[in-house]
Amino acid sequence: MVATLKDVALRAGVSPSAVSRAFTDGASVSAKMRRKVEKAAAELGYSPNFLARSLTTRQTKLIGLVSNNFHNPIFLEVFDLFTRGLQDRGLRPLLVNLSDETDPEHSVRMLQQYSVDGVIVASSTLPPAFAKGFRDKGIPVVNTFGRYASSPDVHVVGIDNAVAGSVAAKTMIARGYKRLSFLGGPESATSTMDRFRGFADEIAKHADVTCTHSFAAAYTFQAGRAEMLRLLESAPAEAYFCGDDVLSIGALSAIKDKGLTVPGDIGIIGLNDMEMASWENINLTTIRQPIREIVDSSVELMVAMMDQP
Amino acid sequence: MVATLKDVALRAGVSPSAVSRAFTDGASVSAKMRRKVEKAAAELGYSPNFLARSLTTRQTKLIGLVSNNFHNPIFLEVFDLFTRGLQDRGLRPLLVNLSDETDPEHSVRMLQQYSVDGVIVASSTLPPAFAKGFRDKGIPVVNTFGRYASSPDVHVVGIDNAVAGSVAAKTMIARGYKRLSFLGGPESATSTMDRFRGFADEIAKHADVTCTHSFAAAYTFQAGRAEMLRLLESAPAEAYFCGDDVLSIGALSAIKDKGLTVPGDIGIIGLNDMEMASWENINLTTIRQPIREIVDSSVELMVAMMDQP
DNA sequence: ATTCACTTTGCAACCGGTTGCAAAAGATGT
DNA sequence: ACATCTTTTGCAACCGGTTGCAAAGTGAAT
Repeated sequence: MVATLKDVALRAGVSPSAVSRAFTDGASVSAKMRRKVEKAAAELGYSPNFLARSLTTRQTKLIGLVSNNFHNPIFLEVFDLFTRGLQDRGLRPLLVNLSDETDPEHSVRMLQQYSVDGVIVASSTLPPAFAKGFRDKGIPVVNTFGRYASSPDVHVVGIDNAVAGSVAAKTMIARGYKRLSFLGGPESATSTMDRFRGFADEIAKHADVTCTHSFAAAYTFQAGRAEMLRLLESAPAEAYFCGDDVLSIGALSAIKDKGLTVPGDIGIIGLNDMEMASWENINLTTIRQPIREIVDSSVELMVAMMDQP
Repeated sequence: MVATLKDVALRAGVSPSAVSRAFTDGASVSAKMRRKVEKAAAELGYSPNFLARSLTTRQTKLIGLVSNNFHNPIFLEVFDLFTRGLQDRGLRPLLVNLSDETDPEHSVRMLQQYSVDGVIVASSTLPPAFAKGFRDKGIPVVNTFGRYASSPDVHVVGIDNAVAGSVAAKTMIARGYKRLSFLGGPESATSTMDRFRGFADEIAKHADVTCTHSFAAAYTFQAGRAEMLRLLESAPAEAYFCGDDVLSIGALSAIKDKGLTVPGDIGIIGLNDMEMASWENINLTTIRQPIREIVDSSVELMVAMMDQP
């Protein structure tokens, strides 16, 4: 059906190796030969089969992009940046949706079967051990939005969540709030726990400031809203640091429902600065997470690992 | 490095073909042989290389998933559904971000080089000719959210946008609005044009109802907001049908800024019913687009085309 | 014209699998 | 025990490319 290297070789009257070389840059080919081959190739509409090539070159240019976060709008920005960053470098993202029911081990195996050159795990809610599974199979892996560790199993790119928590606390304290609270994502998320730790540690330095905390069931609008509605039943804090923008927006909505205002009655700080946070009818105060830099660094790191394992 | 079929064959003391058959279901292998092979494979941690296999089977199970819409939150839902739908059927999405600067032809070529089994073009803003490029190369293609045509070039899955427009018009008229307007996405999007046509055609049936229209620069919050702010400068209509939820939310924000209320002063109907539309602090009236059904059908259609080309 | 160094080309083996075909092994019937 | 039919197995060729190596070609220098 579709033209192969041999067809081109035949048509151009040269050996298959010559054709192969004409399509490999850096290979030893004369200008005349290259012209001949390119002419024949153009006539047949030939372009080399990347997968067949990968068999010998051992490079597929495929990168597994694994995430389990398909309900947080920030991840659309993340996917946008990742896909562009990867394709700008000639890499192709193989997207894996690690939703609850799918077995993580299965993904590791599958990506291995597709001979991906590397894997990017973009998630702060997956267990750190997951990313390690790839490393153990010799596949370069970057855990974007993962947790920093002093003796890390895999490369991690992301913000220092503890510092983010302390920034939130400092900001609130500077504005005179005394009764602060942390409204986190799921307790299993490393990001939430680190943010809480930084937040609480900072507050501990101030004798006159109190800190309470609670956790939403997920990084979602409804979870944030539900938790804030619950909190408003009893005496709420003066200001809340929410683990994430989408939680914050849920919280904002709950507060508004009760006839209270932000920042009039209650203060709210989010985290991420997703596009939506600046929408005029949401208008959330938030700590910016430098998504672009994080994604770009992740891609850079991946490329570096591929170049020298 | 990693174990190959030959290694397993050697270890199990059988021929390579036997190993291959043990891993191909439906192949002729005795139970005893299968056990022997599986034991050796387990010891070596072997699993077959999918890409090498594809060379002879001519099936990669890779599906190109092409989109240019990475700024509309509805597409996060779309990607979620697509990735799950595909992986439930053993297919793998190769994600292509067709942002403005990238050459469409290049994507066609690239996906061909990766021998994808099919391509899903998920966009209503890409020119219909783009999807056709794949068909011309013999690659099964589905254009999700594409425009219906009586003599279609490619398979299209989506709602009837004209009907959606007329539903919007009927609803508004039934509520007693007389001066209606359409606030569309970019004029180049087939979805916007079809929605407008259905909307205008319906209104034309009612002598006492008027219809104006204008177009935002893109399917984005800011574009919708900017356009509505402009419209509010002069005499606005009584009710607007917006081409899309995210435009609607932009419009809502503009209206609120001017101190007007929805639906008190101005009526707004969106289209999509994305998750966010039901958030209590947005609370948008919208026409639901059955995303799940559309995506599932697209995947089904793709599978059917792969089974019998 | 010959030598030598360097570039270009083709041969053949290989990457990791699959598969048509014929031989070997088992099952069945008498 | 034998003939016959069915299942299982191995051989070898192939999928679409790449690459080490040696042979062929080119150009400059002698």
